Amino acid sequence: MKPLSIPELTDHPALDIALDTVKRNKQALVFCNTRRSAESTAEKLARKIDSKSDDLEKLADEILNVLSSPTKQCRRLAYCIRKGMAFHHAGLASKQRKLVEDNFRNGRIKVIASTPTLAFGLNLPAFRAVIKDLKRYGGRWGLQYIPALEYHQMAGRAGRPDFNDTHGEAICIASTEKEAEDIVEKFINAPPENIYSKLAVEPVLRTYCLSLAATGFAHSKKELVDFFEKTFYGYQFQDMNAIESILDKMLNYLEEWEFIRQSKKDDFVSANSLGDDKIEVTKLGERVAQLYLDPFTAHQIITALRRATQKTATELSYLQLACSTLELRPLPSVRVKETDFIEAELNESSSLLIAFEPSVFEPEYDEFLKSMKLAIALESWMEEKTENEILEEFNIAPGELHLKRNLCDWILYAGEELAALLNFRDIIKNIRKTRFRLDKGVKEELIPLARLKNVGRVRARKLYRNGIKDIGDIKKADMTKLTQLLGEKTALNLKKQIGEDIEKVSKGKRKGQLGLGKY
DNA sequence: GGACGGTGAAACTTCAGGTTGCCTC
DNA sequence: GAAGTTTCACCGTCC
Repeated sequence: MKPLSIPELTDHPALDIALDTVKRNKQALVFCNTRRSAESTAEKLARKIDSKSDDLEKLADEILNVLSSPTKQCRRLAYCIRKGMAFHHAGLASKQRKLVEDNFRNGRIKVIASTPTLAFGLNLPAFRAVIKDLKRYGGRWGLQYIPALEYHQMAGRAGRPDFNDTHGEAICIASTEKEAEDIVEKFINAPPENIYSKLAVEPVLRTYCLSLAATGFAHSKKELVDFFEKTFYGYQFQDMNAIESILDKMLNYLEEWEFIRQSKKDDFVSANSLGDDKIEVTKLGERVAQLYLDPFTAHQIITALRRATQKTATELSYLQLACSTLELRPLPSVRVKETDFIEAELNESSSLLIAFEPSVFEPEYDEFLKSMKLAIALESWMEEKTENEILEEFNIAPGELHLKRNLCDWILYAGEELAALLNFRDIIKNIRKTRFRLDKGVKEELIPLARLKNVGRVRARKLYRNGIKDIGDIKKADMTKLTQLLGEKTALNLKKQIGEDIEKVSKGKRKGQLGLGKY
C-alpha cells in the first residue's frame, strides 16, 4: 500500500488525519487517553471546520438542552456538534451520549474523539480508527502502554462492511522510528493478553461463596470446593489446595460477620475430610446474598448502622457511608486546591460520620478524603446545586454524577433493607429521606411537592417560590396560576393527582410559562 | 504614577470504564 | 510522561 500523504494543518498528526478523513467525506474515530484530551481534540478539530448545516444546528441545540441548565461541557459539545465533530466519554449525560452515537451512525457527525468507551461494547464502526495515544497514566508507574487487547478493540472499529467499505484504516501515531517499531511489535503483531477469571478477586469470591450457600447450591465447604473446581477459575488456578485455603479464609470472614455458621466436625475423626463442615446461612446472610452485595460491604454497612443508632446521623453520614464502599469506586480524585475545604468540612462533621475513619497517617486516608468529597458533592446536589455548579466546584461531570447517584442509591437501599432486618426503625426513615432527596436533587422543604408525578427539582422549586409549598397549597391554588407556572397540561395533571378533576382553563388566554429566573 | 490589559513562559496539576435492587415512602 | 491550566513577570497603554 502506498504511504498516505496528509497535509499538516494542526499541531498533531492525529488531528490532521481526522481532518483528512472529513475531506474524503468519510468518518473517523479518534481514541484518546483522557476525557480532557478527547474534549480538546474534538474542539480543535471543530475550530478547523467552517461548514454549517441546519441538521447540525438543530442537533447542537438538542445537545445543549439535555439538562435543565447547560454545563460548560454541554456548551463545548454543542460547539463541536455544530461543526460535525463530537467527543464521547462517561462524563456525558446519557442522552447526549446516545445522540452522539446515533448521529455518527447516520453520518451527520463525521468525527468522534473518545476515551476507550466507544471501543468496548458499542458497535460504532468508522472508516478510520485513529489511536492517538497508546499510553495511559497508570498511577505511580507513570505512563504505560495499554494492553494489546484494548488496542485490538479500538483498531477493530475501523472499516464498515455494512456500508460497502472495501477496507478500513487503523492508524497509530509514533514520533520516532524506534517507537513505530515498538508499536508494531507490542500491538500489531502481538497476541492479546491472557484472560483471567474474575472469580480470582476476593470481593467476587466472597460474594459467590455466600450466594452459593444461600441458594442451597452448596451446603458444605466440600461442595464449594467441588463447585469452584469446575469453574474457569479452578481450571486456571489448578492448585485446589490453595483454593481451599482461600475459601477457608472467606468462610471465616463470612462467619465473623454473622452471615453464615459453620458446624465443624471433630477434627480427629477424619483428618483429611473437608467432609462434613456444614454451612448454614443466617437470615442476615440470606438478605445480603439477595441484595447482590459484597459481604464486606454489607458488614461495613451493618457496623455503621449500629453506630448510627447511638448518635445523630445526618444525611451526610449516610452519603459518606455509601461513598466509602468498594461499589462506589473509582472515586473522583481530590484536587490539590480542594483538600483544604474537604478537611474543613471533615473537622466540622467528623462527629456525625458513621463509617470507618482512618487517621491522616494511614494509607486509606486518601480514599477516605475522596469519599468525603463525593459525599459533599452529592449533598450539594441535594441542596439544589445545578449540574454545572457541581462540575465547576468538584470537577464531577453530569454523566458521572448520575452514575454515582444511582450507585449510592443502590447501597442506601441495601442499607435500608439491612436496617429493617435489624429493626433499626428510625434509621430506615432517615435513609429513605436521603434516598428521596438524592434521587430528586431537592432540599427538604420541597419533598412534598417533588413526590408528585411530573414534578422534579425545577418545577417543585418554581411552585415553592410562588407560595405553593405543599399539597394543600396546590389544592388552594387556582388553575390560572398553576397554568402560568407549569403550563396547562402539567397543571391539569397535578390537580388530577391530588384528586381534583378540573375542566381545561379557557382557551386562547394562555400566557407563556413564567421563567424560573424571574421568580 | 497607578490601574489595567495583553502576552508568553514557567510552574503546577491531573490523568478510562460500568452491572447488580425494589415498588415504598 | 504529556497535555492542559494557572500563575506570574513583564511590558505597553490609557487616564
